[in-house]
Formats: sequence, structure tokens, C-alpha cells
Amino acid sequence: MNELSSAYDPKLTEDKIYKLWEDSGVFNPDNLKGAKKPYAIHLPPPNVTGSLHMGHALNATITDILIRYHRMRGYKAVWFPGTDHAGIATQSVVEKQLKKEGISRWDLGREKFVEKVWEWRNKYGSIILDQLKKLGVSADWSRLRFTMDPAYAEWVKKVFIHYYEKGWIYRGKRLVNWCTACQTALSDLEIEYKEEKGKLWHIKYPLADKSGFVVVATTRPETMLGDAAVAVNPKDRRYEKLVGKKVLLPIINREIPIIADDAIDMFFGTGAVKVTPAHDQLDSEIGQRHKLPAYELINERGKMTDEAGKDFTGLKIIQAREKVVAELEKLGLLEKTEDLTHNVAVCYRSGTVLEPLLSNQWFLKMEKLARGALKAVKSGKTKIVPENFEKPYFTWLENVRDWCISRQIWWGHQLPVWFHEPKCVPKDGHGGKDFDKCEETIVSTTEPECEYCDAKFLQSTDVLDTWFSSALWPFAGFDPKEEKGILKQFYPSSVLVTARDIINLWVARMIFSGLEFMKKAPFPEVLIHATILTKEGKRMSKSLGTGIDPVELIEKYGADATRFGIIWQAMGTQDIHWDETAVMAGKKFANKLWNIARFYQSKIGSPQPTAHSLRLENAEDKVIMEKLKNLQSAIDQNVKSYELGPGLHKIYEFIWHEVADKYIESAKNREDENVKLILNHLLLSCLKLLHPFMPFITEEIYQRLFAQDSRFLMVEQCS
RNA sequence: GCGCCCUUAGCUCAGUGGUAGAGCGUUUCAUUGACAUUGAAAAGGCCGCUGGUUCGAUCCCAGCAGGGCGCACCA
Repeated sequence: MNELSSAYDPKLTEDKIYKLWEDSGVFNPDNLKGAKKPYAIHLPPPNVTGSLHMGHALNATITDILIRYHRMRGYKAVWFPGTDHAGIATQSVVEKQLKKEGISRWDLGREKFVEKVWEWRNKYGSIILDQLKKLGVSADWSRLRFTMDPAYAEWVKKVFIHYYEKGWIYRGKRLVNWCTACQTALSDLEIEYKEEKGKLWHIKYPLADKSGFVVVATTRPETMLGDAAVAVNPKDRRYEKLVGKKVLLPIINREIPIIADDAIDMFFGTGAVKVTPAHDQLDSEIGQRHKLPAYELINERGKMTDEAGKDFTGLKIIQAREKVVAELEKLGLLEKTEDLTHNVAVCYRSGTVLEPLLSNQWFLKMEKLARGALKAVKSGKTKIVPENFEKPYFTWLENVRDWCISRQIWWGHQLPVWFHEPKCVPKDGHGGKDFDKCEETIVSTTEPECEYCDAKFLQSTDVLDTWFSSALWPFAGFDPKEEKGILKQFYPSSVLVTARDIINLWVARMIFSGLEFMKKAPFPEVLIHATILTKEGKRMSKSLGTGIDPVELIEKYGADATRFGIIWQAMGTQDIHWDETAVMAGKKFANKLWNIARFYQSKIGSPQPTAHSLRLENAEDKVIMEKLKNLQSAIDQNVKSYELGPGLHKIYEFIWHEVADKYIESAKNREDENVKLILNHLLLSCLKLLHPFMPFITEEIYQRLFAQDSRFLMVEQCS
């Protein structure tokens, strides 16, 4: 038992202690002898787009506290870690990196590009794991998963085929949100809105009978080339007499009808709206109601098509807009131009303005799945903590549209869909027969063979929405040899710890996937934790330079201090305005604890008999023991209701101001034996209480002062 | 437009139907004592505003103002 140095140095402790834990195998529940009741949490798999930020650190710290707390209390606790391939997000960071070298993904081709992304994921995947380990995360690394592991991929295919066979997956040409930069469709949840200053052009559409004009207001004049109607509100008196008449669409010179539709807001613009069914969500709905044709003006590259007319074909959207405006001006049909600030839909990854356009995509019918997910929460089988996050969950599920699950990117799970070659290849000796019987599309885990001819099937080049695979996280991708056993023991898991921004994107989809494939919701509780913002209340982001790297804090103050600083501020679900002084307080607190241990070492030396022999004759002994008892049950209560910040504040208060400032100060003047027993009991109890929050220093002190040898870890000493 | 949340010390935040609390910062004093990453103390608050309920409101209720977030709209 070496003497403790006068100041605690996390650098001399943390790596050594982490190795001790890893070597002991206690992170793997199979090695927890005697533990019975399962306690399981799945790490929300971080995207392999880059390194972890404070949000991950908060999530990981909360989870580690819950896991360690339960492991210490005899639960068979397991934390399943892993990472997410994060389709579009990862693809786009790799593309950006390539762009710096002047290469596009098209230059490389699909196969080589995907290799590059794998290289990226290997690099960042391991950086992420190192970061988690530095924080002290006690996850079961022997069961690390990645959402593109072979076993995971098998599940993804199985799930797709299951839905397909139920008739819930269909392919259709629908209006989707198209990102011209990422060259892919996006789901409704992948849209973000950006406020932008634009213009509102008022355009005169001449009535076909030459009796006057209808003025429409638009922010996108170029789409007039694809107008199929002008719509007004049926209650709008101004246009009452015009409904049913026709206008002559300028430039294109197409006669289009004036129709009445309830969706039109009488008070915006002129109350008359140009309807472009192929390039606007609302217009598309109006188009369907009124059976209007959809003229596809804009292609997937964001350029005008032939349909836009000779003068416009091939122009970029902005060029087409300028040209249309110029033409209208020339024709004297531009009434006026107003400035307007409005929100434009942008891609959540590239920030590019999204184009609504018609595209062949695969959709998953949401009706029944959404109903199940709604019921799970409404019935209380799955609780969202705190409750107020239930409302947005309900609202989304109640109004959800079918989920566009196909993406035109290269990084991800290719759809298990196979298309017959365009032409049949006669089988030897059987030429020319039965070709029309060939299946055009087959859904299958493996490459199918045509029954009727020798043509090959080509796999769909689309990949699945990344959330289609993350939705399976609570049950997919385990080693097939032990999958059954793991799911039997640890499905459903005990709680899901996550951030509010992915409640619908991820949590809702895990719930309905779990219900569909495991017949049970994947977790009884969803803990929604705070979001960490800058001190000024701004979003932390790498690109804005407002991000903080948890590893820098760990280097500077130590992992325990970092965890302390995070949890110290995590008082509820209120956003955290990050304050580094809390981490400094953590560092000081670690040193305080260390010096309590030094005092113990110098005054008492060796471990004392345990609490059974305590006699409480002295008043201050009674008081401190009473306070300890109260603290212990308060912490149990706090952890149970996920109030980790308040719990930590109480432990801090007790250790610093009760144990150190009061009890130890008075103990200095005492010579009796009882004070040694009490101090022994106090220090050990404090280590146990604090261990889930600050695992390194507590383990280090425990190893130095209490453990008989290094096979004895805090984890096994605290039930 | 609909919904949720926030407003308490200089800063970041707790908290309770009955003298208002922490961390950091500030000021004063102490000093080699387990710890200067220390101890003792102090200053600093119409607990956003206006009404209501109550013997009593920072807390409960209503309204207002300011800030944040989500959803919808954004022609």
C-alpha cells in the first residue's frame, strides 16, 4: 500500500484503472457471477461521421452511471455499444473530403467510393470507441455492433422482405424531397427549414377570353412553366366569377383552368395561386384532387427539362428563374415584385435547398405500424420521461405519411430488390417462349434466377434510409450463435437514453419495429436528456467553432471531473448552457476526496472491521451515520427517477461539507477506536455512492486502501 | 397559427405555500495542518411584470412581456 501523493493526478490513474476493468471482464454480464436480474441499455449508436461531442458525452455519462449503479447492486447489467453507418451523413463527409482532393464520387465509381467510406468508418469508428473508453464507459465491448455488420445486414433484408410480403412496401412515382447535392430522395423527417430573404413576384395571367387578368403571387416564377391550373379559395368573392374559366399561361401559351380549392389561403399574396403539381407538395395534392397533369420541369440535377420548353432546357433553376422574369417583364405581365422572408426546405446534411420532384421511390406504409407505436405509449407500456415529449410523438404518428425508405446514395444497405434485365435471354433450346411470364421485380435476400429465360437479375442500386436499419438496433446484429440467448435475456432492454431530436426519427421507429418483429416494445422507458448548448445558448457545432471536444476536457481535468461537470449541470431536461467551471469544480472535488483518503491513510492505516461492530455512543457519530443513511436512500430514489444531477449535488455536499469539513475536523481531536471504525465506514460508503459518477478515482482509492488484491473491484463490493 | 419549455445572486443553475440556495467569480481574515485544487466569514436577490386564490405566493391560477424549442404554413 503505497502512500498517496498529495494531489490527485488523473493521468496516473485513468488508463491503468480502465485496463484493470477491461481485463477483469466485468463489463461482460456473463462474468457477473451471482447476478440475476437483467439490466440492459443500448448505446444510441453514434454516427461514424466524426468524433463525439458533448451531447454524446452527456448521454454516455448518464448511461454509465445507470449501468454501474445497477451492476453494483447485483444486476446482470449490460451496455450494448456500437456505431451507425449513418448513410447520407457519412457519405457526404467523405465526399467533402474527396472534394478537397478534387475528386467526386462519380470519378471513383461506386465500388471504390464505398471502399473509401469503409476506410473512413474504420478510422472514426475507432476514434469514437477510444473517446468512450476515455470517459470511462463500461460497455460490453465484446458485443460491439455496427449497423452494416453481416449479421445486421441479414436482419435488414429480412425486415424488408417481411414488410414487402405483407404488402406494406410499395414502389411508386411520388413527389419526394430531392437533394440535388446528395442526389437522393429524403424522408419528411430529414428536412430542415432555413429562413431566407426572397422575392414574391406578382404575375399577370391573361384570361383566355381576353377579358382581363388573374394575378398570381409566387416565389418561384420558373415553375410557372409547369403550371397546370390557377387555384383560388372557393369562398373568395374576388374570384367567384372566374372559377371555371381558363387562363392562357404566358410564355408556354397553354390554356389552364381556374379551379377552387379549400387549401388556398385567401389572405396570402393575391389569393390566387399557380398550381405546379410536379414541384410542390401542396400543388401535388391539389393536382390529385382535380386530376391535373404534372409537368416535370426540373430534373434530378436541378436543371430544367425539355418539358420547360426549348429556351429553358438545360438551364439551372436560378438561370431559368431570371429568364422567366425577364420574359414576363418583356411581355408586360410582371405586375410587381415584393421582398419576402420565408422558410425554405433544406437538406439536413448538406444544407442544399430541396427540390420537390416526382421520383420512383420505395415507401413503407405507416398506418398499422404507427398505430402500434402510438398504442405502446398511450397505454403506458412505454413511458417517455419526461411526459411532455409524448405530445410531439403522438402528433407525428397521428399525421404520419408513408415513409420514403429508398435513397440514391452508395453508402448503406442495398435494397434486396432485383430487377430483370431489360431484355430476355432465351434459354438454350427454348428460345422465344414464355418471355412475357418473366418477373420484372423480385424481392429476395440472394440473387434470383429467372424461371423462364437466361436473363440476369440486377440488384437495385438504391440503399435504404439509414433509420430503416437503426430502427432495428435493440435486436439486430448480434452474433447469430448467441443471438437467441441475448434476446431472451436482454430484450426488452431496461431504458433507452437519448436526445429529443431523434424521438420520431429513431425512437418511434424502434418501437414499431420492436413490436412488429419481437412482439414487444424494445424498452419500457425512454429517458430524454438535455441538449448541451454553448454558454450563450447557441447550438454547439463544429462548423461554427462552438463545439467542445469532451476529450480535451478529459485531458485538462480528468475523466471523473468531466463526468462530474456534465452531471453537475444535468439537473433536469432543461437545456444546459455549458459552463466549464463545473468541470473545474469536479477536479477540485476529486482532489478533496483524494485527500480524505490520505487523511484516512495517515491516521488509520489499514482497513478496519466493517460496520457491524459500530457503536454509536458519540453524538457526532450518530449524526453523521444518520446523514449517511438518509443520503443513501435519497440517492436510490434519485437514480430511480433519473435525477442524476440532484443526486450528485447531494453526494458532493455530504462528502465535502459533512465528512471533510465537520467530521474529519473533529476527528482530529479524537483518540477513541470508534472514530476509526466510523471513518472507515464513511470513506467506503462514499466511494460506493460516488463510484457510478466518478468511477476512476473511487476505484483507485478502493484499490489502494481497501481491496485485498486487484481481483476485488468496486463493482463487486457494493451490493 | 398550434403546442411545449424557460425567466431566481455578476455568470451557470438548484429549490420550497411560511427568514431564499449551490458552483464559479468578488471582498476580508486564517495558514504549512489530509487538501492553497485549503479553511472561516462577508458582500451581493421587488425569485420577469400585473392581477387572483390564500392568514401568508418566488412556489398555485389567469393574463402580459421577453427568450428558447417542436409541429404546421411559407403559393
